[in-house]
Amino acid sequence: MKVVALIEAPCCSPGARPISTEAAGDLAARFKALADPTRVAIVNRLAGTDEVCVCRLVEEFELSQPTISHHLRLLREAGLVTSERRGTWGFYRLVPEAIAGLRNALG
Amino acid sequence: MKVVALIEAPCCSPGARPISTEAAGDLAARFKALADPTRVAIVNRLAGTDEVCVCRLVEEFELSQPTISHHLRLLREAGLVTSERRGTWGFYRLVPEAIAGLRNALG
DNA sequence: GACCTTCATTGACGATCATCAATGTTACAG
DNA sequence: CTGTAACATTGATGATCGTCAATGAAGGTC
Repeated sequence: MKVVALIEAPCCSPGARPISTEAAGDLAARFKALADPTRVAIVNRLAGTDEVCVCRLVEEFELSQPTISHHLRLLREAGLVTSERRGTWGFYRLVPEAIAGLRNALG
Repeated sequence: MKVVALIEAPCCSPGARPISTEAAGDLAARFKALADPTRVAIVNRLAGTDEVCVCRLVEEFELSQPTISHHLRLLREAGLVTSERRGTWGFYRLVPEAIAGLRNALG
């Protein structure tokens, strides 16, 4: 697991400065986390509320619980969401700084 | 090939409204275009100049010409770049509105 | 203790992806 | 017309991905 800078220099809008190979790989890795419709929908869902229970995500999306868990893991590993366990339940939150970092990268 | 709205409603930052399944798939498709280090680097390269010749990209990246052509095709199909042929040479340009659309989607 | 619920992990499957060599296509030069 | 240069396309291969069923781990209830 790798820690990623949250503030990102623009890379992809006109006038952007050249970026390193490492930075390109770093960015691509986080864009890849959003490269699936289900994960975009999960992020969108989390963006609408403070936190959401995994059980609710499993309800709302017509996918198996392991599949939801899998997508959540990828989002978590990309630093876009955080998880917290309270008793039996698991709750996920958006990491606004991570989204902002990607936005900055785009311009 | 599908025409995609260039202006995007926020989807992934706090307070974003729920988006449709179609919109999620649409966004994911364009994020997928940026989900590869080479393609991020190409977009970054195009962002630094008005237009870039394919031959130059093949020179600069240590990849075969078909591979570069493949990545350019994906970027073009995602609407992130445009191509123009002048004689034997091919030139690619960034589509700033497409990048801006993605940025808007993120917040 | 035994049992149930919630979530994560594993293993397997077909599908998609990144890459390259080989080939096709188009434009220019002689 | 013959050759050459620039890109695109095709076909093949190994790697990664999305999905689910089965299983594991941990918390709560009785």
